[in-house]
Amino acid sequence: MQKAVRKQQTRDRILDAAEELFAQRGYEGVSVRQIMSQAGADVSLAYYHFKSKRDLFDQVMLRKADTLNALRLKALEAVERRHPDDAPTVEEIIGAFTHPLLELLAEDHEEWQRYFQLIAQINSSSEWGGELMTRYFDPLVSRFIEALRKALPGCSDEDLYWSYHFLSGALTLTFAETGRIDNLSGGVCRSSDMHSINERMPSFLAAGFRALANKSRD
Amino acid sequence: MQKAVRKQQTRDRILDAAEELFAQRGYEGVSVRQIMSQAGADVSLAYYHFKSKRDLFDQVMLRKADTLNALRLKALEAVERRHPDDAPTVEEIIGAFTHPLLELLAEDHEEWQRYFQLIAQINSSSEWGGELMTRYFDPLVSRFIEALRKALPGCSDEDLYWSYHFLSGALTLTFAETGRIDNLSGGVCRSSDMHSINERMPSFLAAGFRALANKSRD
DNA sequence: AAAAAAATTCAACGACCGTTGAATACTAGT
DNA sequence: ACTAGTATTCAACGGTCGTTGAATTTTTTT
Repeated sequence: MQKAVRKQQTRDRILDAAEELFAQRGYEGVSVRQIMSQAGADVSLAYYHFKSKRDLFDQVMLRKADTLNALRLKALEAVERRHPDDAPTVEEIIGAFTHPLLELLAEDHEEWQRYFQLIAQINSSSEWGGELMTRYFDPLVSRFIEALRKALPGCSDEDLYWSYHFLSGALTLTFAETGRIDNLSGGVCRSSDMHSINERMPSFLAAGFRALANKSRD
Repeated sequence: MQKAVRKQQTRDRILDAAEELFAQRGYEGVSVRQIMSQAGADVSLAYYHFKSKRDLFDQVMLRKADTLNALRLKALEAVERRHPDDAPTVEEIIGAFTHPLLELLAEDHEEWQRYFQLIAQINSSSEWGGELMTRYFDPLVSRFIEALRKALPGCSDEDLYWSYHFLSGALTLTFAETGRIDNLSGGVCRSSDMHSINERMPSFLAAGFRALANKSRD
């Protein structure tokens, strides 16, 4: 089966090129011709491997969603296994949500940063986000919220969902590494400084969760 | 000067149409022809009132940035005037950052939601965001961070900037009203429920700021 | 009412868009 | 070597893109 291997290689080259360009310029900002040029292949080959431009985009998103979801689930289960009797802390659960991102970035920064940029664009778009995010990420998110509910007894569902929503915004913007904080801070902070992020984000967000949970209980 | 009025009317109709379509489908997702069709005017008229498509987009952003910035500055100064001797609380400062958004949405929801969607898209794009956000919003943001520094004595600059960065992510996603939370929560929470947001966001974020500031002081 | 200026329309430019069908090169099993 | 099927290229379709210059209508000034 040499053929299938080669086909897979080309398919992946197309997906790589598409991922990079979509992340940089958005879905509408990139043409199939540009993608195939970067992939070093003929335009029409895109339509041999994929149904349409939209399908190509979906496959770009799908390819890495499974990897990410699996890693996150594993991290959450590991945390829960470490607490057979009591509930894990909020920090631990949020850590299980963010640490996989850091691991993947450590493995191949360029590759995964692109993907996170893509997610950030999808997530803050009213048109696209709904369907894609709901289909591929929300199921796992519900699992995390369940865990958070146990870690925050007495916290209302509303507070839980809003807290996660704030988390989601902070997280997607941060991991997209847009460089916004570099400009604003005049160089004091760097978007790519994952160590600083890892030190701060879980604490920041856990404190937020607890603040709403405490209000809930009144 | 009836003419100038009329010119302004047409210009504004074009800006309105552009704002709505750009917010819905992004810069590249909309053609000048579609904008002018929605504005009920000829295509080439766009190039009489604006230099280019890109210029049109910039003017859409600029038009409301001043209003928003002025309102936010006024709110911050009011808070500071209420504390002639001591420093305002973190909640009060964050409130001065978010309340103007709520006021504007209360005045004309459709109009301003569109604008916030636009900001959300810009903010999470690596290509565009840098220049536009830095030019039109960062100066005022620096002013707010200065106020926060006084409210959190001993907090390091790094923690301050990162905290604001998390705030920025949560805020832009929330006010873009993407509907993500509606799907995720199965109807328990609604994107457009500004009362719920106003009750929760400042508490959540202020707790985050304090968590990092307390760590700072060790 | 005539002239000047501003606002709007008309027609078109070359370039690129997403997509397709048929022709060709390559590889697999026989 | 022959065949079947897979992967890739070639050439083109109608349509839309951003943009422009000249003609025309509408308003302001004289």
